[in-house]
Order: sequence, then C-alpha cells, then structure tokens
Amino acid sequence: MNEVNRGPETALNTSPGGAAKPPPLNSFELDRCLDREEAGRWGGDAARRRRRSPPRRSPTAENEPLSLARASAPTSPTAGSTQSSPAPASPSGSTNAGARSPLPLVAPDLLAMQLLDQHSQLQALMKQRLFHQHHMQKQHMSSEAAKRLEQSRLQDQISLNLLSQSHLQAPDSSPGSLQQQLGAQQQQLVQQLQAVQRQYLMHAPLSVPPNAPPGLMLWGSEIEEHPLYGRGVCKWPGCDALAEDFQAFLKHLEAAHTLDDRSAAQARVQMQVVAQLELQLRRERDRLAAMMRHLHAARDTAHHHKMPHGPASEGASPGPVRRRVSDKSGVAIAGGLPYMLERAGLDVQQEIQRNREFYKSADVRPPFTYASLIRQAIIESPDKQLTLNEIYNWFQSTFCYFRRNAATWKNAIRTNLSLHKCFVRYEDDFGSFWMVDDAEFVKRRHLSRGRPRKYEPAPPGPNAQQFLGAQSPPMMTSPHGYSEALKRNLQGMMEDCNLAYMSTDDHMMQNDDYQSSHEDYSRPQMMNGYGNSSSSHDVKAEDLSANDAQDIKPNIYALKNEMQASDYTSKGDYSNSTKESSSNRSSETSPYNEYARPEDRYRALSHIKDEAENLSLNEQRSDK
DNA sequence: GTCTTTGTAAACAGGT
DNA sequence: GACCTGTTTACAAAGA
Repeated sequence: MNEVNRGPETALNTSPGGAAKPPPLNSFELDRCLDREEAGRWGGDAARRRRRSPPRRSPTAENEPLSLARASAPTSPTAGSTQSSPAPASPSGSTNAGARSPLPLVAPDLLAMQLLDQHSQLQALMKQRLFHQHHMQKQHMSSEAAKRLEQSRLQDQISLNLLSQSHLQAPDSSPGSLQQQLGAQQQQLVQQLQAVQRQYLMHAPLSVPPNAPPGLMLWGSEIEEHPLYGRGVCKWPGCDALAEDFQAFLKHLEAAHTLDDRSAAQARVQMQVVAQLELQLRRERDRLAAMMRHLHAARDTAHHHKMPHGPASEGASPGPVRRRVSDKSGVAIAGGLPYMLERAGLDVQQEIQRNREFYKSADVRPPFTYASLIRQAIIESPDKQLTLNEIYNWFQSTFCYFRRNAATWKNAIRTNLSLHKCFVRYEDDFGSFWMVDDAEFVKRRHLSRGRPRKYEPAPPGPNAQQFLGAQSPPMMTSPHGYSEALKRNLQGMMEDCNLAYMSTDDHMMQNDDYQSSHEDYSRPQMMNGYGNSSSSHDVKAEDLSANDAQDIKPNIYALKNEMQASDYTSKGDYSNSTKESSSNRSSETSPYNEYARPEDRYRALSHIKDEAENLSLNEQRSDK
C-alpha cells in the first residue's frame, strides 16, 4: 500500500473532529440496520443490482446525498430508506422504542419477527419525520408552506408505505393482514394528498418577485429557502449583509456579488468544499455498507443461517469502491489559483487557523502557495524558526493533503526555501533553521514584475539596511472574513448531512493544535523575536564578511556573537569549525555540561540569548 | 504572443 | 551506498 491510498484513509479514521465518522450504533439500532439490510435484500433484484454495481456514479447521483439530506421529503422509497438508516439521536428516539411492537405476532418464526420489526421501523421513521416536520412547521413555516409541508408529508407516508409493501413482498411470505392494512392506509393517504394538492393549486398561486428575472417562478417557501439568503442575512461567504426582505437581498446580490476575482475565488473554494464533502460522504457510506455486510455475515455465521442470496454471494462483490484520488483531480487547485486567492485577499493565517480541523481531515489542497504556507509554518513556531524537517512536520500535521506524495511537495518546499529571498537560513551549532524575512516576503508579494531569485545577481539599489526594523504590514483581516463564512457553510452542510462539525473555539484550537502540530518541535526557544532577520540568505557567522554583516539585522549578529563569546569564554579553545564546536561542546570545561539533557543546555543558552536581546534593545534605544 | 508566477521534476553536491 | 538537505535548472500551466 502506497501513500496515495493510505493518507486520506488514515486521516478520516483518526480525525479528532469525528465529522467523518457515522454516529455510533447501539445494539437496538444495529439490529434495526441489520434487519433493514436484510429487508433490502428481499426487495428484489433491483436492490441486489444496486449493491453490486457501485462503480458507475453519475454526477447527479454524487449530489444525491446532500440534496436528499436537505430536502424535506425523499424522492424515492429506496432513498428514504437508506437515508434514514443511521438514525441520529433525535427527540423521537423514545418514540422508536415505544412503537417497537404495535401489532400482534403473525407467526412465531423469524420471518414474522422481521416483518414486524420492519413495520415498527417504518412507523418509527414516520413518527420521527412527523415530529421533525411539526417542529419545523411551528418554527418557520407560513400557512402556505405548511400546506406544502403537509403535501410532502403525505408523499412521504405513501413512499414509506410503498417501501414497506415492497419489503413485505418476500418470496415465501404473505402476511396478508399487514398488507391489507397498509394498502388501506395508503389509499387514504393518496386521497388526502390529492385534496391538499387541489386546495393548494386553487388558493395559492405562484408568487413571483417583482424584480425576478423573466421565467423565474418561485414558491413562497422557496424564497425563504434561497441558499444564499436566510434570516434576513446574505449567506454569501464572507458577506453577512442584512437584507430586510428577499427583494432587498436580490438587489444586494446584484450589487455586491458581481463576477470579480474574489467572487470567483470564493466560488472555486466552495466548489472544492462541496466536492470534498461529497467524496467524504461517499466514502463514509461505502464504509457503512461494508460494515453492514461484514456484521451481517458475522451474524449469519453465528446463527448458522444460510440465506439463498446470502452474504457468501454478496461478499464476492468488490466491496467499497474507492475513487482514485489523483493529484490532478478536481480537489486540487489549478495552477494559478493560489496566487489569485492571495491577491484576492484571503489571509493565510486566518484561513488556516479557522479551518484547521477541516484541512487536517479533508484531502483538500490549501489555496495558498508553498511560500505562504512555509511562511505560516515558520511564524507559527514559538521562536519563528524551523528546521526543514519541522516544516515538513507542520505541513503533514496541518494538512491532510500533504500526507501523500511526500517526495513531491517536500521537493517543492526545498525549492521554495532556496528560491525565495524571503526565507533566510540560519545555521548555528545545533543545525540549520529557516526564518522569514517578512519585509522581503511582502516585497515579493507586491512585486508586479520580476521574481527575486536568490541565485540571480542582486539588483543594484537598496541594501539590506532598508529592512532594518522593517515590520510586516498587518495582514489583511476582515471581521467577516471568508474563512468564517466558509466555516459556517461547512457547519451547515455537515449538519445537513447529519455529520458533526468540530466547532472549536479559535483560540483554543490555535493553542491545542499548536501543541499537537508542534509536539515534535522540542527545541527550546533560541531566537525568539528575530523573525525579521535580514535580507541575507544564509546567515552563517563563520562566513560573514564585513559587508555581509551590514546586511544582517544587528540584534541577530550581536546575539550570535554574544552566544559564541559566551561559549568561547566557557571553553577557552573553541574551534571555529561547526563540527568541532559541536563535539567540543561535550568537553568537561563547558559550564553547560552540568545540564545532562540538551534541552537544559538550550535553556541555559537561551538565557544568554535573552540577555543579548536586552542588550541589543538597549543599544537601539540609546541610538534613538 | 509575451511575461510573470507557481508548481513540479530532476540533477547535482555536500553532509550524515 | 542510502538518505537528507540545499541549490539550481528546466519546463508546463495559468493568468495578466
């Protein structure tokens, strides 16, 4: 098994958010599911064909889960049955238990038991749906919408009845009384439905907004259910504009959300989110199906029951279908989009922090360039510096996407580190670290022409002195940032799919996740506060010429000298060689050898570093 | 069509 | 020799 297959699966299984995991089943629910699966097998050849022919999925079918979850009524009996099978916890849970045995036993054999169980499930489902619809009706629906709801409810009931009848038509069973009962009930429901439809068509004409484009005909409830409008607020990602009514919303939509870069970028990200969620939902459904097959087989084995079309033949099916996830799949972002997104104002820091859980569990490529992500990794670290391996770890721990094809993106990271002048390599006795020159980074982002490459001859002009004390301009922030809206959208979609969304407090998430994502970063603080170091690439004290030294931020240089001086004085004959220095550090003359662990020695050295920092700051103050 | 930016692949060197 | 790290080059894709 290569990484391509292992990565996303692992992420889904181990996702702390639990968003991808189906709700746990208790024994009763498991029984119901097993029975439903069995009933589905009795449903005829269609059900068997459905289970045996998974590879071909039309785009419509891929959208089915979301649309079904959103819709108030399932469009088909089969869909209604499969959708309701996970049975999430709901106020009707007690209702299910109460309606378990509403009818007398027809026959004391297993078949009758299953039929009764199936019927009780249907009744429980109907009651659950009725409860839900009643609740929704009280909350949101006007009288017209209530009529439509009633219509939908009746259709639901008919569908459920049809479903139950189809399940009851087992080849070797004929509980006639039950079928007659359901048939009569169905006829009654059809009559009620027809009456409601007549009433609705006579008294509730189609309503059309005055400003609606030609041909747009909207039902009253559909206006309220516009995906981008709800509760008087525009639901466009990152908008949240207030709109008194639907017409005001339409005006706002026309005026505020035109076809520009930002809207296009937001739409593309939204497409990614939807695609990813659909993929995730499909995986979870496949997994559930495999689990049910497995559990059913286990139960059959335990009960020594051999079904005529039992799990032996079903088990020969290929199992859950895995869509091959390619780098060039729709989930990934096309070439220039990250650049466009950044130009459009998407903030890397906010986006990553607010959707950390999403990126951690979803195989979505983050919509930012490698350079931005590397910078983010570095500035998230406590000392604003990371080794290459720590950057790797950050990518892997932060993004599910970077848990596969490691060779590719690692090479890209190395290339970016070397390529961009904004990344500064600092080498000391403990290894080499990478830091960010934010001034250079901002300069790079604002360059409209020409890309500063490290191996290009430096253009004549400003030397690094211009970067002394340079501070990055504040990152573009918005109180109603796109990431917040993205999270809300995700949350809504997850709720629609009956999936739990990890809504963690941002601050908590930041801290906790930092602990997890940086747990490997055991190196204590060494260079805290020196993120804006220099415009020089490789800051190696031994290689510094006089000119180079001018290009280095004085505090770093002073600190370096300070630390080396302390080491020199402590050991006396300190070698200039890095390798020798690290070996000599273990000599008995060093006062830092009293610290057995390297961490303690680091800590002691960091104290010197703090003193050096204070000295440097005092010098700067005195210069001013 | 040209230029820029970005991503990717690959070769190469030096170190461990 | 394998692997890691870092540099450099080349090329393709996408957008301006």
